[in-house]
Amino acid sequence: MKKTREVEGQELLFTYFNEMNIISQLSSGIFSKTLPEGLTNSQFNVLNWFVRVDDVANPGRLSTAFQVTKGAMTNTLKKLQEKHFITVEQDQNSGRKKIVRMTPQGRKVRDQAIRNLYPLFNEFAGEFDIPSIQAQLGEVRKVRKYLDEYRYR
Amino acid sequence: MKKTREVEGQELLFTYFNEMNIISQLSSGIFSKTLPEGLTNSQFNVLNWFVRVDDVANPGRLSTAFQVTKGAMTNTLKKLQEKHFITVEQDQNSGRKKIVRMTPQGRKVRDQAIRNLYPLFNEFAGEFDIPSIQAQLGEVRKVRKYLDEYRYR
DNA sequence: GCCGTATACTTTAACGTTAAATAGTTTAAT
DNA sequence: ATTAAACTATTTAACGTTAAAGTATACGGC
Repeated sequence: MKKTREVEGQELLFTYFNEMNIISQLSSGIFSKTLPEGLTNSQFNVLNWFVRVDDVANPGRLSTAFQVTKGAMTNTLKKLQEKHFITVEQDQNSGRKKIVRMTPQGRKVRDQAIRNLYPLFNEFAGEFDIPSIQAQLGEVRKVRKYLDEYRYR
Repeated sequence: MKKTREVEGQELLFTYFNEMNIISQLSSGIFSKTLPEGLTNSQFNVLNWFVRVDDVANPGRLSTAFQVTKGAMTNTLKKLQEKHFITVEQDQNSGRKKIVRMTPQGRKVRDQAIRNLYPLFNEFAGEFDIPSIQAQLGEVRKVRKYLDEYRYR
């Protein structure tokens, strides 16, 4: 019976996204407690981006990379700049762009943050073997991509 | 080589939790746009709780159910009360407890919210068949439970 | 009965986010 | 050259959250 199928799916999907919310909330809370120098998750993510993706950035590129508004990124970058973990300079080729780089101090604190995360992740890896998480990640990524496209409609 | 294994796991887990964050953020954003009467996700979740779990609640029970602070729940309930979607009364058996119930208007607006969510979920279900999501949900739930316990240590 | 502790909820300040308004720059058309 | 539209970044107000302090009630030991 179609109606019942739909209702079941409804409930399931609802629970599914709810679990995602809770995981996001809990993991963010746990992570942020391990971060050094009063770094927030957002701030750490920006620093880590410089190691994982590129060594140069603009505010706009970062805001789309992390799916936050430009205003939020402006704020995050300001905090990082105050702590001297990044530098922000005018792009010589364009008056409306800015160039963001990580400083050696930024790199240092990022590395420390990663080290602090190590035992956390190792403990987790002991509980949930990696291949299983990898398989999950594939599925989760599909969902994320779907939602990512969905919202522009 | 153990070290490399760990580093790979580190990167993987990092990405995994990052995807969770983005899904949480995107799905919350998409959901909230379908909600009627200026309802927020938190407010809707409380109304929906009354249908899914029980028809009577206390603020404390709700705050643990949704993993938010009591202050946050006080605020959410105040908003719902202003809109007359719930009633809040003193528990006659205990001066420090309050009893929260959903009003018929609350039930009505919750049902409307569910109806608005229907096409969204059906479209999603067309893309990602339900049994696959159900399998995923099982794994995701384990992770959530792990994190849930982790933080009390 | 009284005191200390635990419980239930509320209030407050601080924080990070969003959305919208603003300011300035670049690009393309004419 | 001028103008309109697009683009990049910042500022502002509003919002929901957390953490901590505060208020009030309940309970157990003495």
